[in-house]
Amino acid sequence: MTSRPGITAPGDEGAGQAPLKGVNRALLVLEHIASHPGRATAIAEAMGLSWATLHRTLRQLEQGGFLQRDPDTGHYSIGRRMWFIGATYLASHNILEVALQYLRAASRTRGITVQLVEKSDRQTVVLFSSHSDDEITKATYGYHFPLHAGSKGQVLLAYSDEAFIDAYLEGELERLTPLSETDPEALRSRLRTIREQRYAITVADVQMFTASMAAPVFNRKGEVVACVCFVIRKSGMMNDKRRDELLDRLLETAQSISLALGWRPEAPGASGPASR
Amino acid sequence: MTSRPGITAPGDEGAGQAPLKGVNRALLVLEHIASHPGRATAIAEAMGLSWATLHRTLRQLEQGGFLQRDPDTGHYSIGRRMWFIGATYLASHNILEVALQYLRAASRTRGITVQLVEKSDRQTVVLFSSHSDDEITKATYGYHFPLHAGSKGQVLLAYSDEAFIDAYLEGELERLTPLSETDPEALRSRLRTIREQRYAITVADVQMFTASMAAPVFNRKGEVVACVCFVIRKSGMMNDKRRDELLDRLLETAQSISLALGWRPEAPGASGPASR
DNA sequence: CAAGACTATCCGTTATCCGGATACGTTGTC
DNA sequence: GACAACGTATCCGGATAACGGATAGTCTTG
Repeated sequence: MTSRPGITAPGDEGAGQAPLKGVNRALLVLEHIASHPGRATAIAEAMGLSWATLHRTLRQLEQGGFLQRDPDTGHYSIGRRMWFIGATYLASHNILEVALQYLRAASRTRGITVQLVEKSDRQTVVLFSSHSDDEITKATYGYHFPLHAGSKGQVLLAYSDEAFIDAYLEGELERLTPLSETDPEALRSRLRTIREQRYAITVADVQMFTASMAAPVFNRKGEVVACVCFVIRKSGMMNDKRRDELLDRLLETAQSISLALGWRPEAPGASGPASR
Repeated sequence: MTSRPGITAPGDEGAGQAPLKGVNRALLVLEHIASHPGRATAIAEAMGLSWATLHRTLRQLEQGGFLQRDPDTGHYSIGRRMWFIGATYLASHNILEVALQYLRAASRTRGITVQLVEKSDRQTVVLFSSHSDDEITKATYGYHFPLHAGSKGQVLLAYSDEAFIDAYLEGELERLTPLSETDPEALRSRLRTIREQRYAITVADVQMFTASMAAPVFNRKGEVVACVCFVIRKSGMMNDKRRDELLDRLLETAQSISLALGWRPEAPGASGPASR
């Protein structure tokens, strides 16, 4: 009755959650390990948890198969059961379901990897990935990249709301390759360009030997719910003709999906910044 | 005060977990929703939880993005963040990494879907799925099937240890299609056959229009760590010649992966079950 | 429009969790 | 080979945070 704890976060940082402290911690631990697998002590330090507490959590999670641990090195990584659970996200994903046929059609194009990508917090997450013949990206699922690098991230960031972009750009911007752009102002300008032209192209700013292009997918309400991304060899982007062909294919694919989701292009009469 | 609760499970059923009750519950809820998405009350009833407790848990998980909820129907399903976390399981999966090239090679075969499959508790879980041209299985990831149906499940079950098989067959055996085998004794006999011939073929016992064949993948120690599975149209299995061709391809693929994992065929001279 | 079902929140009791300290095992170094 | 350092496992009492019955609010259904 005197002071009500946690009912509204008195501070502001982070997300104030009073209840289910243990549960929250456990899930944060899982998420941390997803991005940074490693030793127990490293995790404890990185997360600012007391060793005893963390140990209990890890033990419990490992016992349940949510984490796994290399018995030799002691490194923790995500366990099979998390994959079991997480994979069902795709099964109930209506956008993916609608998009599948268009993505598959696009993936018949030679030499590209086609992806459908969402934003999860400050990172990109791949929902679908397919290539016709030779592989380009080594692994398809499970590798998450930040939003400021790569065409897919930049598209998703470009269409985020103002406040999110500001907050994002104030955070640490990792440099994945020497060609990654990490200057906030330069990124802001790039995001503007992306919004104008409705696609993004980046070269070697995520991995040295790849380039990619991405375009937004809109839903009925005009919100960006995902993006389509083509990943190709860096050299493929040098050829202007091929690049333009791929770009056409990309925009067509993204727009087909948007239309299938109920999106309609802006009114044709009005001038606006719109297309055509 | 006298009796110490939980330090050792006085009963025997289930897995006795004294600590981190809340965490465990939360994860069980997630797993339940993964298999049975639905309304809050349905979940509470199915899991035998008091409404208040469950509600707290669900709220917390949804707020964190681990669950998502259809605002209209109130149905809960797995959230993006679980996919984000779960997908990294693949990134740290050495068997998958080794197997990828062989699976991709196999997937060039016309008209089949190639899968790498693991066992997770009482269900199969697909780690990789790829097809060359026309799609056969509608969705690839996120649909989990029980072990007693489908060639992949039966292979994984056949190579489980005795105690597990007994326990499994005593549980409820769901009938997915009219052709699913659900008689424990018949299944036992089938598992024996599978162990002898080292592969399984099933027709229309998971989905009406598909058939499949699967073969085990062994690791260095001779344990079965996964299986390779080809899914084809039911009609494809009728053609004896094609079936034998596919079977050859399947066994070759599975064996190649086993060899790459360090497995060696049993000594040619000796007959006995032991190696060396 | 009322009945019913589902959902959200409150509150006191009590069981559960936190984290300092301690003991054990393993790796690396002199 | 012995010591040191690091990482890992476990114990235990005090204090906090969770449980779940009950109640109120909201949405669907007849």
